[in-house]
Amino acid sequence: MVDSSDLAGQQRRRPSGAPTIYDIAERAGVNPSTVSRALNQPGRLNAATEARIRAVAAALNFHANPMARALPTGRTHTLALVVADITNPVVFGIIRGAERAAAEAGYTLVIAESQESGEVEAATIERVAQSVDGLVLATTRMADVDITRIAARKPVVLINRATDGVPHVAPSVEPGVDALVEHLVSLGHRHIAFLPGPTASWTSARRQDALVSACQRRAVRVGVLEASTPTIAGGEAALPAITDSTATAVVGFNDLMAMGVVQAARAAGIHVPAQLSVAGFDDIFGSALMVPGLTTVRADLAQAGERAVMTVLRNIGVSHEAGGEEELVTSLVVRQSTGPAPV
Amino acid sequence: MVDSSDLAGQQRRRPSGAPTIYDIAERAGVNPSTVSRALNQPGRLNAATEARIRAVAAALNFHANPMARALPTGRTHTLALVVADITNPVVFGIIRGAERAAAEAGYTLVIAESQESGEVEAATIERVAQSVDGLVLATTRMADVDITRIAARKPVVLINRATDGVPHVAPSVEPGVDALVEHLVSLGHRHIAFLPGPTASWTSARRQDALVSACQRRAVRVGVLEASTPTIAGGEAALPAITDSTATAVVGFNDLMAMGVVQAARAAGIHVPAQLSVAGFDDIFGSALMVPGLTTVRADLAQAGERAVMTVLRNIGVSHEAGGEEELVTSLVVRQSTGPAPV
DNA sequence: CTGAAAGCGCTTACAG
DNA sequence: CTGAAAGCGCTTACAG
Repeated sequence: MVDSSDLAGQQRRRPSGAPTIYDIAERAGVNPSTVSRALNQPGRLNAATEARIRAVAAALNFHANPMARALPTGRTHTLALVVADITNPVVFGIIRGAERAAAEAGYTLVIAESQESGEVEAATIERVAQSVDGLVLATTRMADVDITRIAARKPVVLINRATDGVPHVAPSVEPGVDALVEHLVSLGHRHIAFLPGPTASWTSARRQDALVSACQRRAVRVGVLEASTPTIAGGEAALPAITDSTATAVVGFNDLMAMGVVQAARAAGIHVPAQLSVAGFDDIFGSALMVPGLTTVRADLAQAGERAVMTVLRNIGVSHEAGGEEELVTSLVVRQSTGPAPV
Repeated sequence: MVDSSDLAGQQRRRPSGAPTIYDIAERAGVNPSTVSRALNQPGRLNAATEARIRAVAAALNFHANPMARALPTGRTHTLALVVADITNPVVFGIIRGAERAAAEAGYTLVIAESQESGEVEAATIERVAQSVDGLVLATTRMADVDITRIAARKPVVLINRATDGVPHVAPSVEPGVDALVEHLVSLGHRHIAFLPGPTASWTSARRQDALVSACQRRAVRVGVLEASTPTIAGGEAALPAITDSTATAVVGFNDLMAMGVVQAARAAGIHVPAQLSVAGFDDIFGSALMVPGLTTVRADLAQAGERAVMTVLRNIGVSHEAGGEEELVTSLVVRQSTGPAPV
């Protein structure tokens, strides 16, 4: 069942069983320290020596033990991506991009889910922080002070959130929101409502601000409804408030809420978009699938994840890439959930 | 920018900065080895000594350095979950359950994505394998030999796949498939088609077998279409083949393919379910959202992920839980994509 | 019950 | 250019 049988007889030597730099040193006739140099500092050794050592290492299929390497250097070559909820479709893209950027730099990405409240999240992070070189915090619910505290110990980059002194990457909402409002106005809408997510949400606040100012710029009436849970259920629950307002179009904080509005509207016999236009944010999987397809403001989250990892890497001192300076933007995806305002 | 400034003067002592067992030993007036015992083997020491040490450790907010601990023990307290494609909605549930079970045992879960072909996957695993205590392989495309080879080095558990000598967890398809066929037959369908996923897919083969035998048991005609990509596009591409057959109901290898069939049917003016009933597998996010809602056979994937991790843990020798022996099953979710067979 | 020592597999000043 | 030594922070036989 367990592998304690095969080498059981001999005094527990070499727990791992994998070849070490000592094996290579022996076969290559050099000191272990020389092996270490050959493998980590190309060009620092006599070319012939280095080549010989590399050949032996390759023959033995040697891979340096990451733990052993981490002890003296303090570098684990591991990054943490912390998300509140893995099932939130928004994090998919982030994971994708972060994974890609990390792998490219030879880093391993640990994805930690913090489920609960900000406190539990802080504890989770505390646990994982000690074994990584840096962290990317996405969809975090932590308080600013907690973020600042952990950022003082390890390089941290935030996604879609800002805290003083901590670098962050957040696609700018303005372009997409502006296009959305323009789209609605051209359809004849003169009163738009915003359905906010959690009041503590940095992202919700930014989206709301962008929407309000885009409407004001066009002298279109804009109302802000009562905040709700950023889920399908949260959107469903908001329908009465929406119909109570006289808005002809409602913009949900995210696609999930917008989906909830659409579903509740259907159940209530309100036709979307004939009687009510609905739009959301994020363009998650499912937004294109539902009927009517959801009009939404999307961002390249994979790129955000990638960018965030590259930034941590740079702050760690593993700066390969020079680029990454173009601004990340949002754009509008028009589908069938928005249409001409009812007359 | 980097933290090389603060302690720059003194010869680089304590790269980490975090308290060590030596700090605790000093403050508690004991030997470091005693600290180690107090913290790892409760009850082995004089109660007063242990209490004193624990108090100091708590006061210093001490957390053992995982790397340092891993070196002598060979235990990293980390598990890897390897998936081919993170954006595949099916893996969501698996991640969820695996994460939960790992966290509960104090283990960290590393999620590795292997994107490409089986070869790249094998390389990815090779890299990550050395720093984990065990692996869970889900949605893997690796060849049996590769699986066997890695399983020889570390405890491995497969999800939805079987290989000789390697433990696996796979919800049994029969109950759900049987209910699906019963459902279709009761709607008057007498000719059902199965749209397979990749020919190499273990899961697709099992689903096909279950469907075929459930149909034969009821003396209902069943046809197997040509295999296709397990994506929405793959389902769309299969529409001609479906209409060419005289089947009145088609069962896709997974929900994505079924969604593709539904969309292509709509585009072709074929009404679902009036003219064609469509069903899938997995009940992914989006299946309930699309119109018509997708009838599908679902399994508790979170439970599968949880079970898989518990099994690795047991094989590692961290067996807490005794349970986990009830069989995992599938069940039918009826929505609007299936209806009476056209007359 | 606890101390002293050796060792896990690396890296990196320090010599030569 | 390369060797010998010390050390990263733990664990664990071995003594006493």
